[in-house]
Amino acid sequence: MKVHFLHKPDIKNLVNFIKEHIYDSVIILLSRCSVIYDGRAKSTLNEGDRIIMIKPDGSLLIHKNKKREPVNWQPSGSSISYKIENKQFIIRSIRKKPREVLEIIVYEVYHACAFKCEDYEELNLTGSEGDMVDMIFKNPKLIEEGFKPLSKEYQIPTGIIDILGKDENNNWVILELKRRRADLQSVSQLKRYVEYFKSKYGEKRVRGILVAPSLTTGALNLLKSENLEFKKLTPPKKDQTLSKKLNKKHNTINKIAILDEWL
Amino acid sequence: MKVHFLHKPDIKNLVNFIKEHIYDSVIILLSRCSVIYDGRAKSTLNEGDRIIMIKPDGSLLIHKNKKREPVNWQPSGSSISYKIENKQFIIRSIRKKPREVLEIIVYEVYHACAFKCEDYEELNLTGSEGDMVDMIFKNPKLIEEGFKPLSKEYQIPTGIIDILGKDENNNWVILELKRRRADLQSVSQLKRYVEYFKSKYGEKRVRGILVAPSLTTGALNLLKSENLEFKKLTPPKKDQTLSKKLNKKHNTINKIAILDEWL
DNA sequence: GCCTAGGTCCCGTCC
DNA sequence: GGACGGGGCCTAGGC
Repeated sequence: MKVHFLHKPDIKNLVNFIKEHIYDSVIILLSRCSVIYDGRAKSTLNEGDRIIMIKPDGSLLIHKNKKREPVNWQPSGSSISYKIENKQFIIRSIRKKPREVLEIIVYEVYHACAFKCEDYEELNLTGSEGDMVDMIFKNPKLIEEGFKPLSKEYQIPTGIIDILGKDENNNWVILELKRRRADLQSVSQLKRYVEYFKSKYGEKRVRGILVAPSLTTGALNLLKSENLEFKKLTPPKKDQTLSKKLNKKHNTINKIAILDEWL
Repeated sequence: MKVHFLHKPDIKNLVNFIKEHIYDSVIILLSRCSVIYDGRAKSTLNEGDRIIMIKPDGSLLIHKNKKREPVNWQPSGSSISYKIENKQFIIRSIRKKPREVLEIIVYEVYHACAFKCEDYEELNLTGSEGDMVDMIFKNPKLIEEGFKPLSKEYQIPTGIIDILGKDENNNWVILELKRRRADLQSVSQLKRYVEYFKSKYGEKRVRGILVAPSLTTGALNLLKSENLEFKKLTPPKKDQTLSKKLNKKHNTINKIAILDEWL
């Protein structure tokens, strides 16, 4: 069975339910709870309705009714325990390194589900910085005529250079790539790499180019004053399609046809 | 009613269910689906079991059975629509700025819940950078004897200085605060501010201090070579307790007492 | 384990 | 709306 659920469970059934499904299914509790966290920081959250999600890998999310971000959480690798204390149901998640403890005081569970979430597919994403790197190596003159990329992720003491190359006059060229609008931080990053290279090879023989679809105003000003360069380039999106071994069997959804329009 | 749910719904009931609860409740679908996203980047995700969460503020999350992060998402402010197309149930979320479209092809819904998630409490968090700022303003000699903080979040063309002050010799002192171990980026940030101030007030009259609980090795090396300083300081955690207007009424959970030990 | 940097980062805040 | 930087950032990839 893919899904088990309890509606308005009492504590005994809830405990058994969690015991049975934890580390095997994703458990979701629609609950009224409060939360205490202590670790890298420390927080409290008073009583309210929230969604608790516990995944088999130990990650834990507590969601409010707004925002993409969980209000409290624990990353994967954390370990779950739970008990009754002073007549309250408490879920505790502990992360070892760094030491972080999250406690959920659960006052009421309106609904609980456990989902044996079988997923063998990974996200296929394009338009990231890596795609820019590939594009530049395949077609270096996107940067400029005569540019020769030499290595990617080139490590120096002050960081990791996205692309290191040479121009047609044999100057070192350091590229810092950004998939989105570059900001002050991006310029500082490029400058850090360029300064190390200049200290090694001399002022005149090192250039730094920020490669991005656009620049913030502050970044542009700083770039100019530091004699760094900008090359406008947008990360490429490769063509993608969903594999079409799909929609074959037991699509319980396809039972009734409705108007083919957005609701 | 706090929670409505459907178990193994057919499409007609599912559509009505969503129509009824969207923008009012958090909707959770335990489903088999695939996902297409196109916006700042572009992605596909082939068929598999996932948890879909749609919040009243328009945020949308698609979770796999692992990790804290959703595999696909849309932030709050996005708008939801849905339809049947080629006998498939499709949920579409559109974000206006930047333009981003997310489409979920839903093959099967094992379980659906709608949760009228009432929450009037906000997270109360301590141990953040702001707490360090407060601490330093209250007790400036935590930085050094004679330090006088003058302003916080002081804006200059190359960014925003956490704390600007003067030392006992009337030198400008620029503090860059980090609540956690400071890295290369932190040093570059501080350097960027210091260089602007030096260009304005002269080399000898500006100091830069990185204030953090610790430093990465690379950051330490860079800091030294740039003649910047480090002051070890850990963000303070204020005392906090949950407000105790709690555990009064209708705690359906407290029906059976179990052993008071962690399970 | 530490270090480094990317991210569809999200998010708040201030201009 | 752009800009800037924090975050309990998370996560991946090297070493």
